[in-house]
Amino acid sequence: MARTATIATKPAAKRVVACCGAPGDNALTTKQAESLASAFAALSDPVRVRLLSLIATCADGEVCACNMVETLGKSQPTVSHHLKVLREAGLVTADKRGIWMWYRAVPERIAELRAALG
Amino acid sequence: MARTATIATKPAAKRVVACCGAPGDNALTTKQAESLASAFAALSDPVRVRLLSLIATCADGEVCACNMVETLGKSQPTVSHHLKVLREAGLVTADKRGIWMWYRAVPERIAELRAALG
DNA sequence: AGAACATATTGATGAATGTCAATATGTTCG
DNA sequence: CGAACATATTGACATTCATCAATATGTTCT
Repeated sequence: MARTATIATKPAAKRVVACCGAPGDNALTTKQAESLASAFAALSDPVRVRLLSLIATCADGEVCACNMVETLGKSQPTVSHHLKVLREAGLVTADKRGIWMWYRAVPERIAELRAALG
Repeated sequence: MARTATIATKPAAKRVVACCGAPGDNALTTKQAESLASAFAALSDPVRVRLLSLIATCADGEVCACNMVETLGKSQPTVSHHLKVLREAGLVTADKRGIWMWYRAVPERIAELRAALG
């Protein structure tokens, strides 16, 4: 229990100085924190950070999966797995056209994270 | 290997349409991705997101650890562990004054993450 | 010095994660 | 239909992680 600011009352005065008051109430709720944490978790792996970077900064706004396997030096199943994590976190969307899978960033979700950081 | 944009050349034309060209070169390097990923990893747990929120939004710019244990409903060792992770990620700094440990956010590091998100 | 206290560390345990080989699914071309 | 191909899924394994009880460290007060 944190000390309150109350000064020594009756019998045995324990500690006179409080460490601090109550924390601000503008902090995040548990729900908000969970949503943010799950998105940040999707970015907690270097491969996924590079994937999102690749997708978000490409010229045409979308990238085909085949290029990513080539670029990252990881096996195809591994890249596929990471892309799924990014999708489930809402950071990218996928769209199959013919044989190929095209990935796009989701700016709104990314903006959420940016907003949470300041 | 990703298909190039070259159209059917000589003998047995394999596939005429390429999936896409080379990925943009403005993506992150491996080193950059690793640094970002380690910071995001520090935010991949709801408890740590709430901790940073608590620290970054408090009125006086610093929060005493005792308040956080009280607020989060986790054991003291658990909170201490999470604060250590945030410190090692460079997102907060700690400063012992007397018995109490005061935590502050590191705006520069947080800004790094925000910048990486667009 | 000794008691009371705030925080950190250690050790243990169950859960989650990254990786790849093997295989499956679904698409296009001949 | 059958071959070739891009991507996804499954299964297995080693590693990392969140959590707490117990204990240690270091500080302040008497």
